[in-house]
Amino acid sequence: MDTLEGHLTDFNLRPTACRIEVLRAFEGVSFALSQGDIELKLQAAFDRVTIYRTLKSFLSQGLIHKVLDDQGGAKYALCKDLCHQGEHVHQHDHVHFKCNACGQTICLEHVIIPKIQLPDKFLKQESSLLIQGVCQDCNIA
Amino acid sequence: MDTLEGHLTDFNLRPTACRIEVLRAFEGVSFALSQGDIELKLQAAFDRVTIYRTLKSFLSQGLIHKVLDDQGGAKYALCKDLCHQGEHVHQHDHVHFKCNACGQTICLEHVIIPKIQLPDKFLKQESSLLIQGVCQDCNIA
DNA sequence: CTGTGTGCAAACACTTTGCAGGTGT
DNA sequence: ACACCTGCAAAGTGTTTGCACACAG
Repeated sequence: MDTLEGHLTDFNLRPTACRIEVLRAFEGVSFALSQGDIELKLQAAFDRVTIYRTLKSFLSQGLIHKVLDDQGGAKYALCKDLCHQGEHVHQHDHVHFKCNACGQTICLEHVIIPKIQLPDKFLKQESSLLIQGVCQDCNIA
Repeated sequence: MDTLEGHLTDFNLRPTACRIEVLRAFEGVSFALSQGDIELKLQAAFDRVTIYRTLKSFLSQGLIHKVLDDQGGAKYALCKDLCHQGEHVHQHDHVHFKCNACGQTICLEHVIIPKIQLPDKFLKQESSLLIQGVCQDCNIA
């Protein structure tokens, strides 16, 4: 299914009005959204709390993943197919890029974090890399 | 100078009681501390606010740097000599490691982030890599 | 009908700001 | 003396919890 409702039911989420709206907010957006960003994008007004809870449901069902920006603020982005590849249900070892000009944080789905040589006896489980700089849209010098 | 007071004056910070105590809290600790951690480690009790302001002064003078853990929480760690190398006054492109067992976040001073090939027109300015897993102390299987 | 979602109020954790008084140089 | 530091109170931001009602299956 490629309707919003279908997308929700695919992830075992009841297609409620709020969820459809929140999912729509992510549509066609290439960067990560905070709860506040989402609240502003919604057509109908939904309670802050409901949005938080919606995001939490989306997270636990693997529909979105969380991204922390350089200030530790939480943002969320849709999971692409890449997230569901491999043995693990989920892998988010991809890179996020925060533009210092426009402030947006985007997922660089195809950039993977190279293997890092850790000191002895350190065991890696997950990793996240945030690169800050200027994004393609702002870098029009 | 290698006294705490001397260390402070070296960084143009007046050696007040609170600052000496906070600096002492970082001594001999290999992992990053949050404001709360520091508050607990202090001998004398100082106001929360004063500790925050102390950390802010330390940050602006380059005595410590900020580390964000996997939840976006702020922690702080002493800058080592490595931080002051190179053309920039400060570089923190080193890796931080958060242990999922003991919860501590440590700076891997000597592990450097490999060059990442970014998509066209993306310009990198800074980056931070957080690796989660099990640290050497907890990995005693 | 039953479990889940929603709104509202309130609580919570963390951090910052304003102001009056105290301290280092 | 003067600038800077500190404590207290208060406010600010982002997020979570409790509870009563509403809704989907």
